[in-house]
This record gives sequence, structure tokens and C-alpha cells, in this order.
Amino acid sequence: MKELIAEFILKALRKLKIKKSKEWVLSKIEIPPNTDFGDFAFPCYTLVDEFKISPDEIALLIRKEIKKFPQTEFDDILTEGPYINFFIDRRNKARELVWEVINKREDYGKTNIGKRKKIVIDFSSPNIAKPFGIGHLRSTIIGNSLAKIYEFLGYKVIKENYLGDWGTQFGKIIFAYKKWGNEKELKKSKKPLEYLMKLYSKVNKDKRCDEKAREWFKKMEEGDKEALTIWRLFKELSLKELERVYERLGIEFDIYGGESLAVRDGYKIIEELKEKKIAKKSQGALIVNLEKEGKGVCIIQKSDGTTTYALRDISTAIKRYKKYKFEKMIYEVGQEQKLHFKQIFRILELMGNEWAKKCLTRTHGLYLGKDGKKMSTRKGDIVLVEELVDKTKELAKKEIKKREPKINKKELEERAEKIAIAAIFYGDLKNNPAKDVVFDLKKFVSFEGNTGPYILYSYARASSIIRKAGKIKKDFVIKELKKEEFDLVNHLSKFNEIVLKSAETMNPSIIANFVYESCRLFNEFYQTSPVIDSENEVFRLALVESFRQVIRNALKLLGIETIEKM
RNA sequence: GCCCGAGUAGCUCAGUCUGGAUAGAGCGUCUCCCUCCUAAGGAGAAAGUCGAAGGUUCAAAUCCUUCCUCGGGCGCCA
Repeated sequence: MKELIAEFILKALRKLKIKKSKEWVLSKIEIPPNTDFGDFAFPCYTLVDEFKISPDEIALLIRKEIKKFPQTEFDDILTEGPYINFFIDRRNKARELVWEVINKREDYGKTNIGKRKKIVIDFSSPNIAKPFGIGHLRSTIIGNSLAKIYEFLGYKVIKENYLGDWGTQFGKIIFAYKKWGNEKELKKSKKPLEYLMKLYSKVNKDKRCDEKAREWFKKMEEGDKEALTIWRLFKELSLKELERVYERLGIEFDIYGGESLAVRDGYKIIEELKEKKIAKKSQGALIVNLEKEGKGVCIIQKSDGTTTYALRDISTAIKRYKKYKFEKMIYEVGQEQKLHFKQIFRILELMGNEWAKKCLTRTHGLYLGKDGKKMSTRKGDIVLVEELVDKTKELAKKEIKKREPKINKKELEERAEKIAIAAIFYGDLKNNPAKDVVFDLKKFVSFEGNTGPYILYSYARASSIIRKAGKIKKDFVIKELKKEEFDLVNHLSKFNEIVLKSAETMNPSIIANFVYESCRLFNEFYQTSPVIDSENEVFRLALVESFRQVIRNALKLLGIETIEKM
């Protein structure tokens, strides 16, 4: 369509003795901000130098020429100030869109640009010495969404949960456990991680424990039996709890990796780094100095001989490349780790790994406390993911009961759970990942406006119409197309380009915003245009069905499930 | 000090990459709409020096420069 417009404009310009290339014209054609203005527009102030008259007059002149050409593609061509606005055959567009969505179903919006090339996504990756707090929720939700987006585009995605299961913090916990804890209490405790957590915060309060913690960590690295037995016990308990949460959230991984698996190969890398003279000794530690490149200093091995997470990350990256030969590897991590990964990628490159440039980070902002400052485990303001889900779920239950007092218990539970998860996932994903989010439970749990429940509610309304109307037919004739109908159609037709853009920018919020806008337009349509028993019933039903399909497809990419009733 | 982010309505944010029509939403405030497919909804109103100043351009929230504010990072935490 754009091509055709460009040709018309070129032809008109030629008549008016102005020379321009087709590329130039194409680059100037835009889509108006509002469908009232038309479907495509050509701005004429781009031609003031050539014409030496006002842009409004240029628009009139060009339009006059175009009007002379025989054409059937456009419903209308109008000028509005300096713009020439083209109106396409909207009924035709509506019919095509609705057919396409209904025929393609869950494949609507899919492409195969990925061609099964591999993308490794490292996400969630919680520190398992701590309970699963909302600090790790962002990575979990965003990473999960990115994985689904790339899969939708035909990539083979490998989802890896790279557990923080090694390091000095385990030394701390072991020390604290040996000093203040015991196995009986740990096993008795319903939430063993909370028990460990108490020990952890106790040990953090006392700086004098750091030395002991490092000693215990050193023992772990040296293979000390007692240390490793305790460590294994903790890891097992953590994993159990984590898996339960992941299941609730509907999140799956292809692989549970972990730093502990990277230690052995780490020693080989130390040798390589020394040999290639990339790393050197400094103050007793082994470091790679990247200060000249503005990337600071990276510590590879501490002065007591223990490994660092930098080393383990390098080791893991190499192992992954050997295994997958990935096209891309994305680390979904907090922004505070940006420098760390810059260092890792650079060191990999210095080691001669060409593929280092295929590694990138998708960094997200932090959840901040109400004071606008970082929330920290140490301050004790940790919010557990399960607690958050439970609280949100309680609220959802209340709302459901208001509307449906007689609902049976099983259905209530299921529906409330899905609403809660939608609220939490959507509440996160609607934000640009790069930005910090102030954590406000009230906002998370809010069900009005731009929220997960609003989306689910809109969907449920649409489903209700379909339920009552019965079968959808495709043999409709659109007599008249209302603005609310076309705006919805027009918006739904952008789904594919939205998915591509969100993949390109690794930003699921683009899809979330698309979903919101779709629902807003649907609700407007819902309010103004009765479906059942209307003159346009067949078309409107098909449109409602298209809306449902697109929302389902889009929400799936965000890791959110729809519900039919609300 | 240096390096990354961010600064848009009272609050929370879209829009900035790729400059163009009246800067959009939600929450909150005010006014309407359930004899009608789910009011967790819709319509309308009030509310903006787009952090500041320069610059580029026919045109700047958007691009460039400088500055200010906030957050994060910067050698043995991850």
C-alpha cells in the first residue's frame, strides 16, 4: 500500500516538475497518530524548498494531481493542513484481519525468523542461600517472557536457571548454622529457608563473622566433607521450595545449572588466563585489569585461593558455548551486574572466544522500597514471592465472591490463583525493564485500570459474548464499519510488528502495552456496539473472537493465562 | 572522582531508538452511564515550563553540548 502511495506521489511530483527518488518518498510516508486522519499520510512541509509556497498549498496541489489518476484502492484522499491523507478500504481490511486471525488461531503473529537458531537465556538465577524474594521476581518474569517471545519467532530457546549456589554467602550460612542452629530445628521448621534466613541475617549483623565465613567457604572449595554435607542439605531444601514457587508461577526451565558446577573448570581457566598473560597477581589476588578500557578490575581468584563468581561465570559461558553453539546468549540480570558482565564478555574475548560478542545482558531495574532506596535482605525488608501471591489471591477471592457468592470452592481457588499471577506478572511486565520499580503492595494488588485483572476482565467479557452467541461464522458482509470497530481491527493488525519489536529490544512491556491498548479499544467497542442480535452480529462476533485470540496469544508471551469467567 | 541508568499531570508510568498533526494512559479529584452481551467497565472535566540552559532543523519530549537532581556500579559479596 505504501508503495502505491509513493508511486502516486512521485507521479504527481513529476507532473509538477519536481524530481524526488522513490526511497525518499517512501521514507516520508507516515501513519497518522489517529485513524480519523486516515491510514497513511504524506507530509508536504518536506517540499517547501522545492515549491517555495506554503505546505498547505503544496498539499492541495499534489492532491489535485493524484485525483486525476485512475484508482480504486483508496476510499478517499484528503488534505488536512500540510498533510495528504489516504484512506484505505477499511471494510476490506477488517474482513482480511478477522479472517487471518481466525484461521491462524494460536499461530497468528508467529514468524520463523529464528530458523531454529539457538538462544540461551539465563534468568531467574536466584541466590539459593536466601528465600525466594521479589528481588528475583523481575528476572524470573522478564526472562520467562523473553523466552516465550523468541520461541514464538522460531528460535530454539534454552532456558537455564543458573543458581547462585556457591560463594562466600554459603560460608556464612554454614558458620551461622554451626554456631546457632541445629539439624533438629531445621528439619522441624515448616519453612526451612526462613529458618536459615534468620541465621543469615544474624551473621550479617556481625562483621567479625566474615573471616569465619571465608574460612568455611574455603573448606567448601577444598572439598571438606562436613562443609559440603551441610551445603548439600541447604541446597536440597532451597530447591524444593523454589520448585514449588516456580510451579505456582507456571515457569519452567530446561536446565537447572549452578555456580557450583563451574568451579572445577574454573581452575583450568585460571591457568589459561595466567598463560595468556591476561590475568596477573595483585595484592595477593588474581585479577584482570580492564581499567584502561574503563571497565574496572575483575577479580578472578581471591587471595585465599578461592574462586569468584566472575571466574565461575566465565567457566559457565565457555561450557555453554561448547554445548550449544548458541546464536545469542542473554543474561537477564539486575542492572547492578552490568559492569560485571561487561568484564566477563571482555575477558572471554581476550581469551580468543570470537563468540563473546553473541553474549549480552538484559538488565532490569530494582524493586525499591517506599523510601526510593534499594530493598535489602539485611534491612529485613524482604518480601517473599509466595506471600505476595497469597495476599493478591485473597483479594481476588473477595472480589469474585462479591459477584458470584455461590461459586464452588475449587473454581474460586483456581480463578483467584490465575488472577493473582496475572496481576503480579502484568504489574511487572508493563514497566520498561530498565527502570526501577517502587514496590508498593497496594499497587500490585490493585485491580482497576492498567492492571492484569483489567486485561483478564476484558477477555472474560469477550468470552461471555461468544458463549452466549454460539458458533462463529466467517461468511459475513460488513455493511457499515464503525469507528470503534475499525480502531480495534487496526490495532490488532499490529500484533506481529509489536512482537518483533519487543524481541529486538528485549522488552516485553511493548507487548503488555499492546494488550492494554487492545483491551481499552475492546471495552470502548463493547460499550458502544451491541453484538448479539445486532445487524452486524456475524461480523462483530468474528471480531470479538479475533480479539480473544490475539489477547490469548499476546498474554501467552507474557506468561499469563486467560480465564473464561471472572 | 569516573562509568552506567533515570528525570514527562498531585502520584505511577507510555511515547524518546527511527524528529512531524491537539504530548497519551492509569491512580487520585469532580460530573454522568447498569430495564441492555460481566460496572474489575464506559463517557466527560480539571490537571503538563516534557529536570534546566544553549544548539541543530521548516519542525525537538525525541538529535547534539553543558549543567542540575535521584538511583546503581567502581579489588577480594553475588
